[in-house]
Parts: sequence; structure tokens; C-alpha cells
Amino acid sequence: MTDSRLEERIDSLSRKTVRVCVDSITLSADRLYEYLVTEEISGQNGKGMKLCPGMRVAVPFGRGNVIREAIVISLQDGQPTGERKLKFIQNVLDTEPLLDEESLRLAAHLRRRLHCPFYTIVRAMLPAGVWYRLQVKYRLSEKPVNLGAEISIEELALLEVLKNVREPMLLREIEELVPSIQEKTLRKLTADGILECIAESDTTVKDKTSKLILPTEKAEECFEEGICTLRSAPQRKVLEFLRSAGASSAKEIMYYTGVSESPIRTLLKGKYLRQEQIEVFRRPEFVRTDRKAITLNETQNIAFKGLKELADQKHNNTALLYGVTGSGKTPVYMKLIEHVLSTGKNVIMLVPEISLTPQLMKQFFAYFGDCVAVMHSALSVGERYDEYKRIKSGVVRVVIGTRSAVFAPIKNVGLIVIDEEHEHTFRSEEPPRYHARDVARYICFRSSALLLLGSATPSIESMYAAKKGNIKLFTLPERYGEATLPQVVVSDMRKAMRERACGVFSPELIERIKNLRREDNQAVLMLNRRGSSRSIRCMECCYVPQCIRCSVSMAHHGENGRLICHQCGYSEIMIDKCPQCGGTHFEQLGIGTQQAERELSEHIPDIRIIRMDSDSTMRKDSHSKLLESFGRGEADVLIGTQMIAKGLDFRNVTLSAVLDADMMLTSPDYRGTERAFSLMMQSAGRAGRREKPGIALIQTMTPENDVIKAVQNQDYMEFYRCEIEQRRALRLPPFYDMWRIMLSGRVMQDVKDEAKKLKRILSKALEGHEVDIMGPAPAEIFKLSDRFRFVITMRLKDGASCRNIVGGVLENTETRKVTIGIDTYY
DNA sequence: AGCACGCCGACT
DNA sequence: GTCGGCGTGCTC
Repeated sequence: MTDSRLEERIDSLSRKTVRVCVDSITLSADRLYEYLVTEEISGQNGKGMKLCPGMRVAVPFGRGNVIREAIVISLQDGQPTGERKLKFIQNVLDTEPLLDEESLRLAAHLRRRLHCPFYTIVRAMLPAGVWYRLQVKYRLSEKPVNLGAEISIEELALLEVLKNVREPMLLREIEELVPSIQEKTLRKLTADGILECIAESDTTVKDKTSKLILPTEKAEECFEEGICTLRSAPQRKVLEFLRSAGASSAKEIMYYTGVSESPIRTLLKGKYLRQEQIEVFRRPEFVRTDRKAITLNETQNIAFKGLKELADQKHNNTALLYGVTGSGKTPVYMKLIEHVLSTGKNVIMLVPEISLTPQLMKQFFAYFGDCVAVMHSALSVGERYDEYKRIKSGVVRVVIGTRSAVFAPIKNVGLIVIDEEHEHTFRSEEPPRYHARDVARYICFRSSALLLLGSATPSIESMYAAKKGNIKLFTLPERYGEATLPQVVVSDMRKAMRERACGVFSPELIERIKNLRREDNQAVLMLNRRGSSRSIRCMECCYVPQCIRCSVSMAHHGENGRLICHQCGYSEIMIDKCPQCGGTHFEQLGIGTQQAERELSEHIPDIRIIRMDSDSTMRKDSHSKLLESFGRGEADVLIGTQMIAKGLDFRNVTLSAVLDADMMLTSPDYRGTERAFSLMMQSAGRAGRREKPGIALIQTMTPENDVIKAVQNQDYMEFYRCEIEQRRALRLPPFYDMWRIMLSGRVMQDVKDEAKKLKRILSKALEGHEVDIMGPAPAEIFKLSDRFRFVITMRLKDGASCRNIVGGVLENTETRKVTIGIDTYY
């Protein structure tokens, strides 16, 4: 900035500065940055709201003064601190704070705990609708300073062009007039005070997911005798696909053709394709049925009264409602929510997956009416933004939603309910890797609210805390109403294997399925996740196709004839010849839902099957359509992945089966057994929910396994007792804090070296503490999207006192070559 | 991340 | 001799 320009700015300065957190920054650079604020900026913006914490601003950042988004953390009056000469805030992007002080405090708390950049957390806390794109525009400065001698011809040409333009222009627009221009040049001229730069926000809420892509006439013209004449092969594929499939979403095109997004974008740009806005998602319409009074049975009532007492206390409490499947936890929640609302406080209720709990939603809308807001990923961006605004406006008293709903901007929270608290969906798999339970705990602590965890199979740590008396335990031991628990039958697959080679189904299960139909009964069959379950193998040399970018085997998808990597999405045409030995025969490895479907119809030719997995439900709405169809009795059997184990409630289902219990039990993750147990219990719970008694069948090779036995006895406490001893013996949570530190990078040796170095530093930093540091070991998926991954696992006894030490080390570990991801389990 | 600065090889 | 490769450090 030239001197004259600077002085001018300083005149209008009232010694005000702000501290901000900047977007897109590495962990080690993620600190507070201080900027000067001019009077014009701090005083007025749009609606006359003063600049305050929680608003976003555009700031010039780094040596190149690239304009970046940042969020204001605090305001300072008086002399700026430090020696450094500060830069000015460029622009204010919001007219009111996005986050209030309490939310900023929560974000700061999470930053310390999750070891990820502040802005990552801010993004998770807000709906996608507020993230408009930052548009940087340039125009000639109103009071041009003397042009220095060092102006290039190109720059002169630019100035000449801009002279005639009043409106600030985007780089893209300037490029059209001066094709050789670089953004760098524009920024340099801005720093010299010759140009002015304005950061604006594109406020339209765009909804990517609601766009269908169609070919235009121009695309039609590319076809000669049905063959596309475009040069680029991916582009050809896209057009050919659209020609046969008709309008599709970008996602579908990518899935069926195996191309990336970029050819689609190019074709759109070239006007071969056009987009059409269509409503993909609709807000589920809830029939406002009559509000029925909630009646509780005796045990429910005892639980309710105890919980009510806790909710009424002036300080924060945590409670666990342990109620077997079908014991009626929901009426207890509702009664408690009603009570909390009557005291003037508001409620957040978290559920693992909204789409699986339509019944629950219906009940809530019927009972609480319009003061309920729903927040979940099946809403379109626009709808979610609308709900967000509704909540912020204060008319909403109850928010129901999935994981991220814990960040709903609702004030005066008196109760947070986490239903099915053991579900892994409450933990975010990507940064910020928060667990909704931890966030809820913090919010409840801050607002002296009650945190209620509910589950039929509580997580081991919650039950442990309850047993120790750290949280209050309430139990609902019986099924609600007339229904009884189903009888669990363990089917020993070893016997079946010995007798004759059998596939997915034991003779016993086939027999039971045959019997079903005499009384119009139905069955629900569950298979483990699709993941590794349907790769193929060359029958000659045992070659299994691997993803070229990840170290996992590719899955074979029959309906589009492709091999697909479920880690990174890469796909290729199904091979017809083994690349290793040239063999032409392949066998299916493991079992997938499709194969199970085929096999079952071979056994019972006229059986009616509905298959539900993430492929068959990819088309919009088909999920609920399939379920409705099954509910109407249009099929005898529903086969699916674990998604069908949850929440379904059909009166004619008298048989449920877990086809491959062993697959679930062999998990590298210490929480694998917990999940397997819960899934099997839930699956069992699908049968006999009404007057007809049910049978739940578990197919396994290891009937003597403790988990299988606990399922057979339908005894959670039996499972808990085994599992907690395991945890104690293996020094796992809840006895030890566990850290999983993942290092990844393009060059294997670099990652390995860095991991070894990190281990040394950690051991040194934690000297004198009770700690095990294991690894570095190759990660479960060693190579993912062309990056090699190593894991260091740490078990720490006195976690709280070590957290800062470890955090400090980790924040400075990331290098250019190696990135780091941290998961913590307390 | 993304940029500037700085130190080495192949080019007019 | 300089243009430009990419390895390194810093960002209020």
C-alpha cells in the first residue's frame, strides 16, 4: 500500500481491531489473527448492525493478500497489540452474527478437543445454506494514486479497460476483456491502491441435489447413426448414458458411467447438457392426526417420574434410559419433553437416522404440532436453511434431527434426548470428528439441562457410567403392550456345511421361510454391509481386482456391469479376462444381497422378494416405496443390509434372520462386537412385534461365541459383563482414553518416517504418564485414494492431564507431505 | 492451503 | 547470462 493511501486509511481509523479465525488454514496456523477496522466498516453495514463477534468478514491474508473468509471472535478498543503493522478488514459479510457468544464458546471448546481448525467446526455448526460463495470483484480506485513507473503494458491495458466500467467486475469478467490477466496482478494493483477490491457474497441458496441433467439438441447433433462423435471418451460416455437413461442426477451419471464430475461440467459449459431444477426432496408431509393422550404403564411411569425430577433440578444431569426393544421408550421421551416444554425450556431430540423413523416423526408432529422443526440430511439445502431460520427466530420449541441437529440454534435448552445413543452415526466420520453425545453433554452442562440417553443396547461406556453411578439409570424391562420378545434360534452353519455344501441359507432357514407363507406371514433377512461382500475372484489364479487408488478389493455390481471401489468411488468395466492369468471364469466372493436374493429364489422359485440395499434405494424415494410395498404384503421376504434392522415395524413379520453373524463379529475395531450385538438384537426385534409371536434366527459358524450366546438369551447385561471385562483387560475405553492418529501422504516412506518421528516425540512428551503408544502400523485400509496411511494408537490413563500435551504435539506435526487425522475415544 | 521467496539446472 | 523448476517458511 502506498503511503498516501495508508495515511488516508489511518485518518478514518478509530483504533479498533478485531480478532478473527480464518478459513482454510492448517492446524498449525489456526490461531487468532488481528485486523484493523475502519469506522465505516465497524459502524454500519446494510441494516445498520454494528460489527460484532460471530459475523463473518473478508480479510486479506498472507503475503499475497488473498481474500479469505474469516469469523470475528472478539473486538478490541484502543491500541492494537504487538509491534506488527496490521491489515484492514476488507468487508463485512453478514448483517447479523451467525453464531452467538455461546456457540463461539462451544466451537472453541470443540477446537481444543477435536484438534481440527476452528473454521471446520464453524462449518459443521451451520446449515449449508449460509455458505454462499465469496465473490471477489475489482474496480478502479476512486481516488487513483500516482501510477508508479513500474507498470507493465498489460497492466496499463487493464487500467484502460476498467476506466470505462463503473461496476466492480469479477476476475472472470475481466478475463474476457483482458485475456492474459492473472489474479495475482489484480491483487498487486489492489495492494498498491490502484484498484479496489470488493468481496461480495452470493446469497442465493443453491440446491445441488435438486438438479437433473438433460442432454440438449446440441448433444443430439453429436450422434451419427447412434454413435457419439465427441473426442473425449468420458464425455461420450456421459452423452451415451443420458441417451439411454434420460434425465439423471450428476451422481447417477457418475455411478453408472464411472466418470468424474469434470466431463459433466465441461459438457454443461459447452451447452451439450442443461440442468433443470426439480424438487428431489420434499419435506415429509405429516398428517396432523388427532393428538392422543400418552398413557404410560407402571414401569414407564416410574422412569418418567425419576427423569422429571432430574429435569427439574437446577443443575445438569445425565440419565440413561435402558429399555429393551419395544418397551416403549418413545412415550417416556414425549411425556418428558412435554413436561420440559411446560417449564418454558426447549428441547433437542437426536435420532440416528430420520429416514428410518417416520413413525416417530409422525408422532411428534401430531403431538407437538408446528413448534417442531426437523433437521436432517434428507432435507434439501434450501429446506434445511429454512428450518434453521425458523429455529433461530425462536418459534421452534422442539428440534428433532440427526447428529448435526445438536448444533441447532435453539436457546434455553432444558433437555437433550439422544435416542439409540449407542449408534455409531452420532460420531462424525470426517472432520470435525465430533460425537453428538459429547457436544450434547457440553451444551447440557452449560445450560444446566438434562441429557437423556436412550437405548435397548446401551454403549458400554454409558452403561459403565450408569453402573458407577456417574449417570442415573432407568430401566424398562418389558415389551410394551401384548407383544412378547421373539424366540432366538441359533442355526449352526457348520453342521449345514458338513452335510452338504450350502450357500447363504441353512436348510433350517429355508424350511422356516417356506412355512411362513401358509399364514401370510413375512420375513426380514439381514446381511452384513455390502463393503467387501461381493468382490470377485479368478477361479484359475485367485486374482481379486483391487482399486488402483486404494488397497481394497473392488465390488462387482451386476446391474451396471462394473467394478466399483466403495472407498473412493472409482469404477471400471467388469473385466472379462483375468489380467494376471487370462482366465475367463470368476466366482463371487462372500455374499451380497443380490446373491442372497438369487439363491433364495432358486430354493423357493415362486417366492416374492424385495431387496433393499444402497444400490436399489439409490433412486429417489425408492427407500420408502419399497418399505410401503413390503408393508402392504406385496412380498414375502425383505432382504437387506443393516438398514433394515432398524425401526421397522410390520405386524406380519414373524421371522427375522441374520445371515452372516460371523462377518459382523470379526471387526478390527474394538467397538465391533458392540455393534454386532446391537444389530443382531435389533434384527431379532423385527419379528413378532404385535400379536403374532416371532422367531429370530441367527446363522453362525461359532455358536459358542459369547456375543452369540448373549443374543440367544437376549440378555444385554450378559453381553455387558463380558464386554466390560474385555475392555478392562485390553485397557480400552472407558478405562483408558484412546487416541487414533492417522497419518497419510502420497509417498509411503515419508509417511512412515513422519509416523515414527511422531511416535518418538509423543513418547518423550508423555514421559511419566501411564501410556501405551502402539504403531505406527499400516492402517486397515492402507492405501486410500492414492494416499498411504499409517496409524498410531495411544491408550492413556489420565487423559485429561495429557490432552494438552498431546494436542500441542499433534498440532505441529502436519507437514507438506503428511496430513494427520485424529480420532479420540473417551 | 496458497503464496512469495530463494536456490539449482537447461535454454535463448 | 536468465527463465523457471519446486523445496521451505509464513500467514495478523
